[in-house]
Amino acid sequence: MEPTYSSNKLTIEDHKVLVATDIALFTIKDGKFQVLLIKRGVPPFLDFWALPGGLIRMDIGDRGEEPEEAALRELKEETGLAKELGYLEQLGTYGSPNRDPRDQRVISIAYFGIGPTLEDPEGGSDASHAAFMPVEEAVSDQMNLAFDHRLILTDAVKRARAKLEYSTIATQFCSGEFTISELRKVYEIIWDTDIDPGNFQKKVLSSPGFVIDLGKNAESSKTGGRPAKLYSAGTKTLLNLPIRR
Amino acid sequence: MEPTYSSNKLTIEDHKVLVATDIALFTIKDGKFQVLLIKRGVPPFLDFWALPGGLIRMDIGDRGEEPEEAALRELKEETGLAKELGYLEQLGTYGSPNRDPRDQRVISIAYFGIGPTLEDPEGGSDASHAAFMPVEEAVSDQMNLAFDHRLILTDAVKRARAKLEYSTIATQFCSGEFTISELRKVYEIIWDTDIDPGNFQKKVLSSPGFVIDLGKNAESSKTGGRPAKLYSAGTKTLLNLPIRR
DNA sequence: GTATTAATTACTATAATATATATATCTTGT
DNA sequence: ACAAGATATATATATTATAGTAATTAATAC
Repeated sequence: MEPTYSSNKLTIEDHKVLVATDIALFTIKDGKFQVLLIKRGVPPFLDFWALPGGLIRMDIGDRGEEPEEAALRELKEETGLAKELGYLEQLGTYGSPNRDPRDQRVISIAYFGIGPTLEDPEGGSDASHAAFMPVEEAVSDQMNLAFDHRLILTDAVKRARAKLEYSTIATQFCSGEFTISELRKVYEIIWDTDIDPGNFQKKVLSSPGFVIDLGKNAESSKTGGRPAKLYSAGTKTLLNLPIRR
Repeated sequence: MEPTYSSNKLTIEDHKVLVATDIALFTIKDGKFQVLLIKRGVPPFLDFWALPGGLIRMDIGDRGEEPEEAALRELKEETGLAKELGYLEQLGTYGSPNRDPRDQRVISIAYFGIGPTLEDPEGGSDASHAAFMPVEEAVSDQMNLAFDHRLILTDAVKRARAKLEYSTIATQFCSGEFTISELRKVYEIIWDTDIDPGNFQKKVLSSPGFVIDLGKNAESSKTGGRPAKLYSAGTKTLLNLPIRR
């Protein structure tokens, strides 16, 4: 049930907390699974890498922003990335009492996003820098992310790896027109496994709604080989038969 | 990135919001897929059915409760159900600016839970009644749930139906010892489909970690038939091969 | 032309699923 | 006690899906 505004000796104001959003935005760049991070330009965690994000503003609209709206606004302010994302969904809310070292309790609604190869990010607002970083590096023991962002990031990576199996989100890592090989490489890079080209081809093409045949070929590469057909992302979001790891 | 405490003309206090939790707790009772609801004893939405839930308290522990802790506490206060749940996970956070009709903006962290046949709920705290209601009835057009609880509930139902496929949560709808038939009925009831007994049996028994053979039989029913073997829930949470709808 | 490369297609063995059928073991009725 | 019916469980077979391997196609490089 929803709240009644009563509790021991605390007023309603005492029960209010700050609500932030954070976003784990993934892409594939230079053949690597990468995540967008910013370098904090303000304390706490000054100069630490962190996920882009910030407080939901209450001075936008009648009663403040939609959480998703806030996530996209902060993304733009801190990294300059304003193009429409290929995918965005809520990941989860992180609300442990001690996740923010300051006096205030702050809970964060985290989002999981995918962008195709995006324009180069640049720091802004409270971020001194912004850059894509290989996921492997970002979650390594050497890297100390701000707040509980390592936890959020590892959860987001799990989500990405799981969603490849039963959804068509892999297409969102590709540009508008792509080959089956490019799509296969998305799986290979994110799962860090080899996938049989022939079987993958058959599976993708036999999954209705996964990809759309554009009826034309990709430019042939300098290195030789039969030119690949071009496809675009299909309309279905869920696969009948999963792609197995 | 996490918040800096600055924005146009608003103070930090102006950016704070109330945070509640709500829980969609499912069970199977009388052969039906049911959800635990309470009848609100306080405005707004006085006398409306709603999901159990309430504000995260800040006067518990050093810096207030864990969100999950708050969800379980409110569950107990409002419905009297205090036994350990079979399953609990975060469903998502609902934070649209207008989801609460009052002056205050309130966001809610929603949970998805499963209980085996539980003790009978009884109203308490801000709830005048508490009862299990068939899901079909709870999401029907005739039923007006408080706040955005219809949305939360339909999302939770989708989550339940999806999780049956690739996880072992179906066992959590059963009591400690159950037969394969009882497990099959969980699927049939929640999916509202018929499932072939032979195939289901083979599939479940060939999924390592799904169920544990207790080496004894269930009491034979009055209606005759070979007595079924008894099983308990296995240790694995995810299935290698999904159960298909 | 030939060699090389990569995409695509084809074939085969294995595994999984669906369907059908048979068996086991209980209850009920006679 | 026995037959008939009910339910759980086991087996057999056909269909479909997956995995592994090989062959074919269409380009580049020389």
